[in-house]
Amino acid sequence: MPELPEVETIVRKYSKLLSGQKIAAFESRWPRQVSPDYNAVKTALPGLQINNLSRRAKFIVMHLSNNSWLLVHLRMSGRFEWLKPGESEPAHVRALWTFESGEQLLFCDARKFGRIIYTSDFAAATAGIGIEPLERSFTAARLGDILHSHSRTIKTMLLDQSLIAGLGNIYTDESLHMAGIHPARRSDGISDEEVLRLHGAIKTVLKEAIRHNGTSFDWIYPDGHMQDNLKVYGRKGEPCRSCGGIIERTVTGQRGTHFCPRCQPLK
DNA sequence: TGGTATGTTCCAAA
DNA sequence: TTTTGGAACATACC
Repeated sequence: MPELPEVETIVRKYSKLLSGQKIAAFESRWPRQVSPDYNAVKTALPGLQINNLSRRAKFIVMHLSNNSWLLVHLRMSGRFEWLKPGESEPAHVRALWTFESGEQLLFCDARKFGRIIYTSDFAAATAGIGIEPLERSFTAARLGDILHSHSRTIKTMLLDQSLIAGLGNIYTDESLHMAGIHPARRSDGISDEEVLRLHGAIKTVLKEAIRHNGTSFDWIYPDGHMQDNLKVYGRKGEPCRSCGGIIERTVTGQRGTHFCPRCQPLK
């Protein structure tokens, strides 16, 4: 389901609900999602308090009172639900936190791809993750260095979480369209001027998506409105809102890839 | 029934 | 050695 804007929206929503909550119990119904070891995590969590929530890449980060962390990755179909005492459970509950308040955080995940990681070493757990695209350190020069450091298809490079953190299939396609760059272009062939445009496009697209609470097009993630503002993603065969060209869909790196052949020539 | 899915990892092939 | 392609994970929807 989620990319950076959707995770950011979830973190903002659940920050108020979770900050200060004391964990009474933790349970997983699909233990292989929990690492490093479900029984150890189940034993460690009761008694701890959630200090606050934040986001790193597509991870929801809970900072706990013993200075350890829980990282939750929603992958394709994960979502949070909030359950008050007496309310009935929704479908696909895979893990749940019960708080001393009696309220419960549910981790629902139809496809069971999500991950829950408990760690006392946040730096080590996130060591392989690339730069945050909305931070000041993500400059056009930095993006240029990343793109020119290898010769790869630009679309798959933007999706590589070890380089840039948080872009997924929707916002990669949207950013490339805004920058006028064909998704099959080689990363090391992107000109300095194009790097500048792409850098601006990534920041603009992500910020706009956050403003709209992310993108919603199925039952998994209901709270977003960015779907009304997408220019290419999911618009195969429809006219480009910029030039009137017909949006095409191809497959790169096993991901559907949407672009406007007129705004984004292959050269 | 078959195709598709907002993600990531691993291994083989090029 | 670097990059790409395919399968796997597991399930639901159209």
